Amino acid sequence: MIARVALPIPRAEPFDYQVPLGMSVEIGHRVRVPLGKRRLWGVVVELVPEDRAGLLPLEEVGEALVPAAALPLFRQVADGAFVSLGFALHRLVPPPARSRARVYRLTVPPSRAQALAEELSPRAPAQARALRALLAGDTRELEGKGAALSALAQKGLVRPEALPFSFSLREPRREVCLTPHQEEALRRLAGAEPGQAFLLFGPPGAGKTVVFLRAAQATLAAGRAVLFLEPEVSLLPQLWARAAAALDEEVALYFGELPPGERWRVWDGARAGRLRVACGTRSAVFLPFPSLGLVVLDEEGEPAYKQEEMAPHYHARQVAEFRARREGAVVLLGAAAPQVETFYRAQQGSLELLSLPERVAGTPPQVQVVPQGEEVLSPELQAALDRHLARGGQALLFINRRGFFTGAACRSCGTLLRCPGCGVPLVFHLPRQAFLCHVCGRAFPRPSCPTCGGDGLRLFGLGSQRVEFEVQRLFPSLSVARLDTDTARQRGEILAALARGEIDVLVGTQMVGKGLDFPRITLVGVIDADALLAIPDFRTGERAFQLLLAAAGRAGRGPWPGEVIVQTNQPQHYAIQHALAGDYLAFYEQELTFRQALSYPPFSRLVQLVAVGKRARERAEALLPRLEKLAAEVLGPSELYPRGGVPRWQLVVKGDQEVVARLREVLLPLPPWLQVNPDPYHLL
DNA sequence: AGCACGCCGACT
DNA sequence: GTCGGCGTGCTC
Repeated sequence: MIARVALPIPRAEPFDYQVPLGMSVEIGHRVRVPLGKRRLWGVVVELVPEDRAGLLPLEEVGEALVPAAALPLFRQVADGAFVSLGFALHRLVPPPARSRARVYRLTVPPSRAQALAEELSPRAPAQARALRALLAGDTRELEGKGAALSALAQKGLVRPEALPFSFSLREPRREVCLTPHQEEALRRLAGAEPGQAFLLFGPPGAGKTVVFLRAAQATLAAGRAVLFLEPEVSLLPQLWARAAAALDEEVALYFGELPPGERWRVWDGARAGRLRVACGTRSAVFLPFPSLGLVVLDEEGEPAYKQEEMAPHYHARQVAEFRARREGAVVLLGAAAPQVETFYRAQQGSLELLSLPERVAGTPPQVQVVPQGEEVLSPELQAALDRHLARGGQALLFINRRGFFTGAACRSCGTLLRCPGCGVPLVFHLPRQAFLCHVCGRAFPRPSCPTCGGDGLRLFGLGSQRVEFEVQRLFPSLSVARLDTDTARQRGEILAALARGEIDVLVGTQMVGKGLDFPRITLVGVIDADALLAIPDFRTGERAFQLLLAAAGRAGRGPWPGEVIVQTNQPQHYAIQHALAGDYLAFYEQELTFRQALSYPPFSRLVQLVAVGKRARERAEALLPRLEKLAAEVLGPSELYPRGGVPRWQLVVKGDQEVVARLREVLLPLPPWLQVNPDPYHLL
């Protein structure tokens, strides 16, 4: 018997091994195999009942990772992302972790940890190994090192990581009366064809979650599993609490930052049928429920559903729809501001549109657009803060970027400071007194200009810390809190304090734009909306509209009227105008006209190709004529900022819906210096 | 992805 | 004369 084994190698099809006599192995199981000088874990994807001379034997059989029936899903995702099946499985299936080991983090600087590892080596080799593994970020090496890690924690060198958010919220079960529109949506969902996809479209506060939960109850009653997806971890606690209250089942949580043991417990529980409901972020779309009945994708237009930064590039919505068609499940997309491509499909009929037109609670807020001057807070916003807080209200200030200054440039030559490893602009953070890279997290306390060596810096750009600082400076008596990625760990406490009325002003990034429902928030301020519009990408208008609509939706959810003030120097911009009017359809019509005029999605499909390496430029240029033969248009090659000193050149192919299939013929086998990202979200 | 092989620049 | 840079190619 030959076992075909998919290995974690980016661009190699499965390798064949001999199954030794007496070894029992099944498709979907983890196996250890020799490859060259190494021994690797892979996944058996096929068993062929024949023998061939010269094959090496399987060494060891491990856990069942995926059911055989799920392999076509991974095959599809791998092919769509131009990576091997083995690599896709490696990145999308969590590694079996027996212990419910916690995630540990260093509390001392890396240099100090290195020295301590040397020091510990003779007396406590296990602790030294654990410390080195932590330094190298090697999570596999840390498995089973619980004792050593807790010893290190005792010494204060590491600390166990808390979950990024608290999941202790308890919700009472709500008995709600459905509106006629909710009833109608549920009636149409009940009559869904297997594999059908729906778009539940309604403004913030229209009661979409109630429909999700009722649909989930019906699916569970029919004996099938339910998957709830949110674009970000920060949105999970509330949905999870409501699902746990509404459903008589364990509702599992699944997202990347879970401790490895817990992630594996949920994955394996779904596979073995022990769990039937999960709430998670995009990676949860792969949870191998044997009988999936419903996938709910909340806020379907959020870009976080696309895995952009790392291969395999996939979109959770696309995976959900593919799964639903194969497994006879139903997909329910929810959005107040759907992605233009999605709404277009609803209009074309490939998605069924379910509308919830009215707000269940509150009244639409009063809106005002004012100029963004030199001052962080405009006079109008300052006056409004005075007014609302004097009346006992609370305020939410929305700012798109975190940090204090979002950029730094050399005073003598003007060079923008960038992370040498990632190529993105460095952001000054006040609490850490350092310039941080928002991609890799590296800190640069005292950077100098890479071009001229000068160390005089001009700092600019508005971040959340600066807004917090300004509010506190102007209103010393107010209680101000900040909620962004940097303070996300205290999200639970911050929101609890907000609910108790102990916080007057909450400053936050897009994290506060969604899901917050506090009746006493009567004022929402959007700081520097121009930064939302400055991103040079065809989706900028859509993104700005989504964020503004969501932020405005936070005001006046209680009995008191809400007010929204947007600071911008482009008050006439269509995204701002339509968002403040709360009019998605008007925005959609205008955006669609623009997309059609420039032939952007949904009227075309884009594929980003990035050539990496010293000869990136000539290789990208050499690729150009071959691509032009099959695509309507090829943009570039254009230079990207180098990563880790390695030059990168980008080509963007703009073609019809079948362009990816035709690209495969031209590009396969994919050379190692070429990265492919279909349907890109960041074109810079 | 690793790891080896292989062909050109600065060192004892 | 070697040590070592990383470009190319292979691993069942």
